[in-house]
Amino acid sequence: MTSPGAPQDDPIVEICGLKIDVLEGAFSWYIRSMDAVVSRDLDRRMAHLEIAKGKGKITTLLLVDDYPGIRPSQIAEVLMRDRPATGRIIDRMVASGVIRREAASDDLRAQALFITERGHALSQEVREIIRQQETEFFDFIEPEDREQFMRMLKRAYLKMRAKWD
Amino acid sequence: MTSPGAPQDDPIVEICGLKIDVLEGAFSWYIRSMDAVVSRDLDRRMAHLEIAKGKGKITTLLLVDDYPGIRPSQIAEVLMRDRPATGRIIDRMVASGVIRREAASDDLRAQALFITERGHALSQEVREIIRQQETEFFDFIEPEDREQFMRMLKRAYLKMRAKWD
DNA sequence: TTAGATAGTTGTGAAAAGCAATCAATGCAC
DNA sequence: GTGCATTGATTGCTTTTCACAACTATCTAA
Repeated sequence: MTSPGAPQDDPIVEICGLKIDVLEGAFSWYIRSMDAVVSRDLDRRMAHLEIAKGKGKITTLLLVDDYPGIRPSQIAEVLMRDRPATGRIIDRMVASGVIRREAASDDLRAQALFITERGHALSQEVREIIRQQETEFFDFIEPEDREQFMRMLKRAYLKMRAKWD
Repeated sequence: MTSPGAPQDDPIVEICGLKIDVLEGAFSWYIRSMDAVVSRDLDRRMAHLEIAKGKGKITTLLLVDDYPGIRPSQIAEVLMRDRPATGRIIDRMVASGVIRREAASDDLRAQALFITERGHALSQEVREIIRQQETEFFDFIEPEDREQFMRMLKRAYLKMRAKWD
């Protein structure tokens, strides 16, 4: 980042005296490692909430909050999980009373999910925590670079998702 | 990416008719989602190998291959896992005969890990698969942008790791 | 020599993640 | 309409992850 032509800011990745650069200078390794760090940080920030731990629950909560009547299969699509996994996430969230299940009016097989009052309050807290993480945790990205970084992330995400489908 | 000043390539992330942009335009969400896609792709590519599945084993194998005599605690440091988790990964790899455990000569508490012949052959295969994934899976990154993308990933990784330690 | 730090193991528990099988409702072909 | 493939969701099962707590053995430094 910073200025794209700067050749001097090529970092050497070394941990514990081990040059892991030599080992696997692979995109995948960095993405996977960053995921671990980000997820842990987010888990800690959410530790006091009933929704803590696990990648699926947060997205599910916010999706139901934004799209009343959304179906489990749509959530599964966004989460890139199979329906059993998604169903179990929903089970737990219904049990803890943050979302509510109804039979879809137009398709008796399907369900329509709705946020509860408690769930909506929770989602507000979650959004605030995410905002905080954005500013605090990613403060190493210069404000003027954020937009570009985000654009790049989105593009990469879309391209990669396309490969998966 | 491409040219950094291009404002028109701002993608709208929409899945299943759901604009997830509005929902959570958060770095963490994209990183976590990309991790899922990359990991799955890698799992599939490695499916025929005994080391398939799980993020820790591949890194462990390559580390032991590159650093004969490396200790479990060092691997734990790189993996950002606790020692029990790392120990169990090593257990399984020793059991399947790809690495070998010895008592460290200078410290009787510690272990020294070495690659076996089979393990080295395996690591060669793994490296080839990673190389393939680099070129095939990340083909959406223009060759001239790769270096910059990688530099950015490394910087982000290092900064984020620093926050964790 | 005793205290505390370090290296690793074992036990436990919660959760993630994928697969196969099942069931009910839907929609299409004929 | 009847039959059949498809879709939406659930249940059961297995494997793996991942963190915490408790423990033993060894090393180091006061």
